[in-house]
Amino acid sequence: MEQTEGATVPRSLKEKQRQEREALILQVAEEMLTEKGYYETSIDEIASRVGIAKGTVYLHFPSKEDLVGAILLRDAHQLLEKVEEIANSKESASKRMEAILRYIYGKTYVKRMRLFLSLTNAKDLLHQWKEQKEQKLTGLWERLSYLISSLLEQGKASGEFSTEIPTPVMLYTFFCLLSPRSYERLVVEREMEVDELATHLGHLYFKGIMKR
Amino acid sequence: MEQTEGATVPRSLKEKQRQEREALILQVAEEMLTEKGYYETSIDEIASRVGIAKGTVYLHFPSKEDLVGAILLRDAHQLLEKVEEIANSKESASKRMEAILRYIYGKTYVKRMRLFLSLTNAKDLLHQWKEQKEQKLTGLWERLSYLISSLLEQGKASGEFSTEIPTPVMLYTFFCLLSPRSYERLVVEREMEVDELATHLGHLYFKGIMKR
Amino acid sequence: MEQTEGATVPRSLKEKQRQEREALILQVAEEMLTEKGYYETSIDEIASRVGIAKGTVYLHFPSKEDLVGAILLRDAHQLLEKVEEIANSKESASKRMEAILRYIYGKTYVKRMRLFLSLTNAKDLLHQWKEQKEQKLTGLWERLSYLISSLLEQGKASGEFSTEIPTPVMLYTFFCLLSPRSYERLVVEREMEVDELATHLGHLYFKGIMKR
Amino acid sequence: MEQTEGATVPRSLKEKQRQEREALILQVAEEMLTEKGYYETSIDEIASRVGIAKGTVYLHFPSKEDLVGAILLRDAHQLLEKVEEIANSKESASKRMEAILRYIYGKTYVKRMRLFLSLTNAKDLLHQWKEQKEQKLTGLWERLSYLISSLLEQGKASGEFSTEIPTPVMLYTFFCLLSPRSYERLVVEREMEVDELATHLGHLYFKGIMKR
DNA sequence: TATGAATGAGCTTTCATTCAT
DNA sequence: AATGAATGAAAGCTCATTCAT
Repeated sequence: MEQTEGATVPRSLKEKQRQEREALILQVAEEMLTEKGYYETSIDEIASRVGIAKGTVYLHFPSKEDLVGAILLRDAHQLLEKVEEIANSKESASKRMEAILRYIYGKTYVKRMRLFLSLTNAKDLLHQWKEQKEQKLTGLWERLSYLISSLLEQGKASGEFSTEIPTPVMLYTFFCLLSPRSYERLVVEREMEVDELATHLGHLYFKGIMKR
Repeated sequence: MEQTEGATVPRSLKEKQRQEREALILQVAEEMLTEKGYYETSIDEIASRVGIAKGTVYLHFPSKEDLVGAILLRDAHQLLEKVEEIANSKESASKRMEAILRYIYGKTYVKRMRLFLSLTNAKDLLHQWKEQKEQKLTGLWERLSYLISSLLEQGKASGEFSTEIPTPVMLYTFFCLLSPRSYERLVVEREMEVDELATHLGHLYFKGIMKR
Repeated sequence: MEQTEGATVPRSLKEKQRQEREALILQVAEEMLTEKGYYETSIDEIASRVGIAKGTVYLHFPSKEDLVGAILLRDAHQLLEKVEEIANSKESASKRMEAILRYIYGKTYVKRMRLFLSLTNAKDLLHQWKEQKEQKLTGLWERLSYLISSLLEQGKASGEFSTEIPTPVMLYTFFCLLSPRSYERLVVEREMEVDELATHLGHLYFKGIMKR
Repeated sequence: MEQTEGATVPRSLKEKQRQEREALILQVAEEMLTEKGYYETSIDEIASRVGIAKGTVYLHFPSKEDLVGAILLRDAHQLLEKVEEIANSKESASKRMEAILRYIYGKTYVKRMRLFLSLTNAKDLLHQWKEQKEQKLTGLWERLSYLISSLLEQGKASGEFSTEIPTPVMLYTFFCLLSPRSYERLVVEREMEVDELATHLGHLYFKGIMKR
């Protein structure tokens, strides 16, 4: 038993280091992709910012595309987890929607959303990759859409939200609020507090979709 | 005088041809950039689709970046012109806002907005360019912002719009509505009519910003 | 008519230059491949030996594999042409065989044969390529085999060659004589004259396959 | 003494294991090199096929080149041993030559010869290595040449072989018979039995070099 | 003026080799 | 002694840009 542990610990140490490094690569890569986009981000620079050699990146991810895919997948997972948690809480539909809005509105998720938009904009980027990994990604995305749509419909059923506006439009508008360029204009250039912005957006959106 | 004309007319003919070709390059390039993104679009292919040689493109635009800049500039001009026209018409603030919303919501401008977002996402892309051309672009953008902000404030003054929501937030939300990925999900995948969408968005947005 | 010529000449000049350069690339590449093999030969070095830039090579051949394919194809064509000429001449079968032997035994063809062997040894090298270009190459090779087999069977029919040895074995042995490493040991290291060697080989081979 | 033994036996056990592993590496590497060529064969894959770590290969062979060198050396040794045995037997020169021909014609040696040709084709491959290891290899090769040349000259002296053809040419032709590509065409594609082929080749070759 | 052949910097990816564990 | 993660040189290939014609 001790021996088992003795064998396990070193392995898990190495494994831990490996995972830490992988997380670091993902983080650095995400930052750079967010800052500069897919084509302006070279594996070379990612590696040197992480402080490792180019080849080492390839020990973790078989290609640049896979690296990007891993980032998107990880981000989507994290988002979905949180949204699921909120959606399952026992608040009114509008409260839960607002909580999701606030969560998504952290700087992190706005950046990630921008990354996602910029990457999927280049349609061919994820070309071959689409057939494997994007199934997962699309799946996650659809689950997210489903969760929020459900919430909106619960709100309609409970009389909180207007039944005049189709749920897909509400959903669309909800995601629209994340449009990142505009976000920057307000938050970065005009130095509006993120919290303040979220409050205003909430008002605006919910007033828009509320019944009457 | 004859000579002058003789010299001028051919010159202006040439000049006209030149401008037509330049317009054609811009149009083709815009289509390709919209479809495939900046890095997937090669000068070579632009030229061959236009039916000219690669070098000829460089007679019109000193670099790929400048070509892109010219597109953005032209698009911004066209948009601004139309928005100015609407803003100066003698309707109520909310009517004028709605007209602008509908105008911007044509497929053309959604595409252009997407192009704009995808290009400006890569901050460094327009790097050196920023110092020259983007001044103009930024100028146009600020004029546009100014026009719409004015409109919103006219609406506040006339009691049409809520004074609780800061004008910049209203402005932001207004541009957010254009977020192109979501647009596609609704219009392309779910086959919702653009007009129907614009109506719903109008309701949602204006209900959100209307007083009471 | 003059005009037509006027138009044709510049085009053919450019085209001539282009073909000359292409021929030069092929020649240099063949030399290097012969000397150093496929993997030791870099496009960069081929280009710099030709005195052009790397990219220029790619204007002529879309990939390294295609460059190699073009070399093999060209060589095979040249060989086949000459062999066809000899095979169609009005000599006895053994005379024609001998003429082919002597022709193939020039330094050029021994080297080319070595190149061919070394390339086809790496089975996967010509992988995708096989499905397109190698059809041609295989076709040429089979035509060559066919020509020589015919000649051998004519010799058998005329009573010149032994009917005891199957034609395919004769064919095989004939090509075996070209085995390049051994060639070098004799010709390069021991300084035997190519002509003398060809004579001896002829004796040996023909004595071997002659009737009685 | 016990201690010595105690020390020696484990050492020799270890040593035996070590040698067994080395032999296994050589065997696996030879197979892969024969199948796929030098550049298509990676140390990584050799190691994993043997079931050891990449680094362990380097405990046995300081470089990939040295590994290849060891293979060639081992093969040459084995061949030379057998040929020496045959050459020293008390048969007629032609009988001994035929025995060697048959021995060399096993699938094993044809493959090895192909490997040898493909490797030595790349002159620079064995570059630095030549100055050390290849001396041995060349030595072995020359010993082989010497043995066969002696045999041929014994045959000439005994009146079995023609004196008209220089011994080096006979030697060359003898090795030529191994040209592996042609071999494959006959044995693999046309399904000729190896034994049958060896018989025909023997006839052809010996008829060719026999007196009268 | 218009051309398109030529350029070469820069990218992704591979893999022999090293070395800390 | 054995491992395998880390390295980084080197390769094939692309494409914005230049310039002789």
